[in-house]
Amino acid sequence: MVIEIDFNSDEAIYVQLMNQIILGIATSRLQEGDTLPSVRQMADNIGINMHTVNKAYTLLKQEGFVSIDRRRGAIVAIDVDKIKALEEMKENLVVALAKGCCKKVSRSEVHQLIDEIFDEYDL
Amino acid sequence: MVIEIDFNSDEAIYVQLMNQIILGIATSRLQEGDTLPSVRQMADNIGINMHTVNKAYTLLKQEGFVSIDRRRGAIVAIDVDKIKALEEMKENLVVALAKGCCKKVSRSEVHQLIDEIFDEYDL
DNA sequence: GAGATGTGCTAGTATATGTGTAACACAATA
DNA sequence: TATTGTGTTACACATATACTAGCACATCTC
Repeated sequence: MVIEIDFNSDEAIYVQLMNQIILGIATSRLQEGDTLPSVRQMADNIGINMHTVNKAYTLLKQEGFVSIDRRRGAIVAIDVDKIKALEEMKENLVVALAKGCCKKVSRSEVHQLIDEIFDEYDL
Repeated sequence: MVIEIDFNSDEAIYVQLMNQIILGIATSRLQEGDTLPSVRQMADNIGINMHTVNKAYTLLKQEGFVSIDRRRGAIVAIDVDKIKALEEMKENLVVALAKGCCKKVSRSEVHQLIDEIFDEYDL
């Protein structure tokens, strides 16, 4: 799986890396049981520091997207906690929807947008 | 309108302030034409520095939620740019939905969540 | 044993954030 | 005219975060 980092972005590198991996899982380019490159390999591929990759992996582990095995490295392993996932999603959506609502984005337009995005995830 | 800041939050104070004002507009507690407290007043009320408030106001102006009049201060004034609003919303949703998708949150559950949130906005 | 791995540690630089003080130009008002 | 309140700008300072760098260690694979 190809990782692309925008070094001019205002988003931290480790956040970009986390998001790309999460997107990879959502779009099935990464599947349960797949292994991620080692922190050193990934760091070399992207051209960043090992510790930055390690930070991303560690956070992904804490958030339940991968598990880390000293023998095999980082493995995609989803820890499904739906209640927590819904809560976290709501926190994100509250502000995002408020912004849209101020800009007169209608409820149906949001639903349509959700469908567009979801079409690329579950197929 | 009461502003509440969580000083222990990992979110920057000026971001919290921006979000609360945006939420205020979305829930109609703030309406088009309403004036916000001056940067010094708001700073005193919350117990933070003037510059932090000024940063929030300036960003809110850049994002088209208020306009700033030297005589009257900050005034709620929505600059409706729906296309831009939809693009920004999509960027936010892509990652948020990917996380949920990984955690097996279904499409219908997301739609339901959207409705819940929207019910508090447009009434 | 040799090599690769995750992990922990220290240290440095750069940027973001928040505070503090001060000054400026402008508008409203006494 | 003088005062007050406004947004704006500038500078300095402290703290936290992000990223890099190098080193060391225990573990695992070959």
